[in-house]
Amino acid sequence: MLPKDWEQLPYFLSVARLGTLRQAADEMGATHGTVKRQIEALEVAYGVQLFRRTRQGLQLTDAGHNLIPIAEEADRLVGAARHRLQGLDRDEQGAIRFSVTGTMAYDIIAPIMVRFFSAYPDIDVQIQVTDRLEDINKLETDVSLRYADSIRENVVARRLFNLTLNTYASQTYLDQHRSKMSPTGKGLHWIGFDSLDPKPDWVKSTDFPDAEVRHASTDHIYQLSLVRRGFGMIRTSVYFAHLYPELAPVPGAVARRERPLWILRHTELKRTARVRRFVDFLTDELNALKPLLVA
Amino acid sequence: MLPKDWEQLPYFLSVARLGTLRQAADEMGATHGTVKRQIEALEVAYGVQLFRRTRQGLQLTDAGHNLIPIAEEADRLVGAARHRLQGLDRDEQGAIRFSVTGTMAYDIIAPIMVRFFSAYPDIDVQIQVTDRLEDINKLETDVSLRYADSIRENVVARRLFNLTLNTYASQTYLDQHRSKMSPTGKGLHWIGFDSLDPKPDWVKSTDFPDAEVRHASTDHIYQLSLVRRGFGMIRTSVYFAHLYPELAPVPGAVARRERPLWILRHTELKRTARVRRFVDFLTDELNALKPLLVA
DNA sequence: CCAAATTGGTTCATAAATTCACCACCACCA
DNA sequence: TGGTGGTGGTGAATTTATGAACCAATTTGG
Repeated sequence: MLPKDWEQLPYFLSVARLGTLRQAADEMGATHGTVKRQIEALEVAYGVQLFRRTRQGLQLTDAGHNLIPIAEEADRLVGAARHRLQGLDRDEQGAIRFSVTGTMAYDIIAPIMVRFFSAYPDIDVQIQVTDRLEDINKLETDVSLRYADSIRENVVARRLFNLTLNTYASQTYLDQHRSKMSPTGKGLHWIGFDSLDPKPDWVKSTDFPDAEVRHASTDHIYQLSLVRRGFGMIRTSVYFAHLYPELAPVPGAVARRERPLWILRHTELKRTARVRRFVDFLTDELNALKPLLVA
Repeated sequence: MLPKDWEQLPYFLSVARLGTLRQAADEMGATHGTVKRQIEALEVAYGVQLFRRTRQGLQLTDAGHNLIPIAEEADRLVGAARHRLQGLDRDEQGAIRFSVTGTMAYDIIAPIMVRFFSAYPDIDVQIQVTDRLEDINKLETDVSLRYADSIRENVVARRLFNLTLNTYASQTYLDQHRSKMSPTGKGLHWIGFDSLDPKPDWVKSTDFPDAEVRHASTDHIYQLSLVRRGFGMIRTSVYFAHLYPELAPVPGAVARRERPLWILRHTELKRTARVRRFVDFLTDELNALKPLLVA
């Protein structure tokens, strides 16, 4: 028996915004009796009172106030879905919307964009830097850069080349831990991703399966910042080792070519000429960087 | 008459995940007839066929596939709401969840965290780097670092000090544009935020109201990357000028102390002792950086 | 090669949710 | 001071959606 609160959330939002059952009912195309029951059902489901009832209307409680941002974000998403699937957002012009992960944005894409802007001053590119919600972003952007084994979605995908990764730590970290480390990684520290599970599965398939996992973050640039400052080790592109001289490969680690880089073109967009010019430029620039990315 | 698709989306998700009406019905606690009608209603509402019906089940169409990421994200949000309001996430232990913007995370917070980890090896801090969705994050984190004029939410807020900002560009950019710039900024380029509006309001209140606005991104670190590579100018913390020697203040710009930095503690959490230790540490470290942040 | 267990589609008695009209209360204003 | 129009709350009548049984067709497994 799965969630039931979905259908009640828009009622909640409407009441929260308009302040009275009747106005909300009017907006929702229902009667105030219906709205009342929906709100009550939501309060029962959550076990918390969301509104204070007064003669002047319904006023949010603290608990209700906590729900607002989540509900509004969900509302935004559902609206985006509607908007998208009804094909209402096919604007013919405007900036090219380009989504890219933080990992690539700052040190790889930014300098490329500077060159692009001087080569094509009349084409504007709006960058969205995002790690999460990549797939959602797909719906809001024209082009995106992806690092993945394969592309499932139905898009025009241009495959570039496989990136080479290796395991790096700062020189100071290695100096401190060289004596007490084992060949399988005992005494060393990986920096984790989402979970705080002390031994996630991915550790076993690395070169250092016995290393400890500490301090999780999903943000790769942040992980890299920690490593550069002397905390733990991370598997990352060899490009960053070129960029940051304080990084050194961990002894015993092996550089391997892993997943490829993709340029994805979404939507059946009209502004094809400009997008194609941008994608071509991007492809050329990334291919020029290839020696540093696969070395 | 507002949205009706809310209640249908979980049915859609369930069918998409499980592949058949009956399995979805089982998961949703309904019958396959009901699920069928919900899916049909959604398809009518959107005017698009979401599934291809086969004898082996329902298979996503391209349009349906587009809807998946949005629906899943909305599902995640609704789940978070439930989880939160039911008070199920008051775990007494586990990592301290700390949210911070990308602007601060990489160059300011990361080195602080490295010192914190060595000072308190038994306290784990899980960082969430996020610019958008700050308010949502509020519900999922224990502590967050914020840069804002005032704090509206009902949280324990510790105010640190006002940051000093100035307008910077790369030295090469300044050399190229020095001849053709006017004191009011004509001939120079701001890097914009969300909108591509050629003359947003905020430009008028800067030191260079006549500068052009080009190439928007909401990501401050990406903006900074552009500027460091020689494209345009940006108003940012004086700290980054210390950090990146290629940045130089734009002639005619004035350094000003602007909004303050806040450390926010959310939720009525039990793990108060550890959180307090972390907040105190963070406060001390940031105060130690104060000379570089307000100089 | 055929029975068993799938699948989506259909129907209709029944259960559930909605509407509607009315109530008590309060604020505002002539 | 007595309407007037607003509020939330309530219960019976009505509309709506649901569930269960059945169907045709296909796949699966012995």
